[in-house]
Amino acid sequence: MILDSTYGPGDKLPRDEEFAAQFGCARSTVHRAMRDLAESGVVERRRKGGTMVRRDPVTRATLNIPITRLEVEQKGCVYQYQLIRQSVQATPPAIMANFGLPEARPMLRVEALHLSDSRPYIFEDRWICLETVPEIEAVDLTRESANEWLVRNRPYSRCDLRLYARPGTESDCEVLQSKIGDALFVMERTTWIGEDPITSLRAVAHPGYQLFTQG
Amino acid sequence: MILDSTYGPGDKLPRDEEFAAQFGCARSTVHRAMRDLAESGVVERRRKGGTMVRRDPVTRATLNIPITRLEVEQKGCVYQYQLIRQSVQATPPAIMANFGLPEARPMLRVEALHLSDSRPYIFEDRWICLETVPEIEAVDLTRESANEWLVRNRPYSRCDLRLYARPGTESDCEVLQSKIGDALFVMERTTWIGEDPITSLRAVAHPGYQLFTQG
DNA sequence: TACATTAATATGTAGCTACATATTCTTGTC
DNA sequence: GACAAGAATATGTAGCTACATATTAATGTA
Repeated sequence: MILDSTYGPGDKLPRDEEFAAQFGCARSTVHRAMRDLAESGVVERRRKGGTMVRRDPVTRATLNIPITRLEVEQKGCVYQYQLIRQSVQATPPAIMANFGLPEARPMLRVEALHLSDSRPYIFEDRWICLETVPEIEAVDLTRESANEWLVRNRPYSRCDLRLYARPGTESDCEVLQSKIGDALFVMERTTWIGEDPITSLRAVAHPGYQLFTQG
Repeated sequence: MILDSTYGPGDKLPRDEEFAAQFGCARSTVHRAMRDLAESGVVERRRKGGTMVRRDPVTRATLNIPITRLEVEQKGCVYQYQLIRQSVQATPPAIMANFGLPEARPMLRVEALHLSDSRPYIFEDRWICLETVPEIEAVDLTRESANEWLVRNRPYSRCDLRLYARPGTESDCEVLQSKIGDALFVMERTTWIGEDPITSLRAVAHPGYQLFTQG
């Protein structure tokens, strides 16, 4: 009824019970449908206030970000991985800000390159909190990527995501075989378990990379 | 229990009924929880097959893309809008591909600029299908943006989204006051109502634009 | 009139039951 | 042993009831 404009933006919908009577179904069924509509951003519900078609509908899209290896393999390409650098450092201010940390902590910095059919795919610059994930120091990151190890061994309870475009720097060119000034797609991801920081990373994709939503 | 690694990737979880007995709650309650976990990409469920912690967890994030005016105003900035060009044209191949259309249709092309505090914010190049949305020809797009008019008057049932980075072209520079070669963040969005195409647009953001997930 | 208290109300959550549906497992036949 | 048919099973959906919760509306008192 919203799709055929029976109800438009700003309109108040009947109570769940009324819809139930109208459609000859149970209130729980209406409730479930309404819950889905509310989740997708089409309607807004408030206790006692009732249900309203959102006046300013939001395009709500779900991004699916798989492990990089799977992303490559799903395209039918051969995945490879190279560890570039690895060292223990104190948290730099930018990463502290991502985590919302008041003071620096010892972290493992891992720079690595994911390849697709032997061509640079994504370069990741990752910081891993050694207090939260001490075991990572014992992992051989030349064989298994930190991306994969963490995903398999460290569940997270919160994930922040930031997407933007950035011109390629000189160091990008070296690893991504891009040209200086190329427009690069960047994904920054920060995860926590409870209040404890796990990892914060900046993934820079090769020129031409695109991110889709699946619907 | 997944967070504290009682169950890890690849593990099979007990049946809903067992969990219900274990926690002293109803199966419906377990079912609801499981449904949420499945939706967020943590577990995978199959009828008769049972529930499994995903072997390759997916980072599933929800993007909230509001009307551009609201995005600007929510930052406490002044929103302005300029219509740049408007004309009826046949669908170009790229837009036909976005819609999956076999042949060209008459479309209204609208190029417009959204401003934040008098500075270019997002430039949008939009194609609107005149067969699906004939009323748009009568709308004064110098006053109301097509973005806003469509959102308020044309609900959609499907939305495809594509995100990438692109170096700024000469024409970008003119409208966005960017420099040639600047890395620009691009969002392409295509919507349908049922099988009928509504609009397909490329929104190019000013240099420095970032997209977040809210969690 | 101002303010605090109370009642009314629509949604939110949880429990129960019954049946549908999609797989898997078992069984039976050739 | 191969394959088809049927039984078993875990999740999916829908219905019912009861109560919780948040918010608005109404009421009462100073």
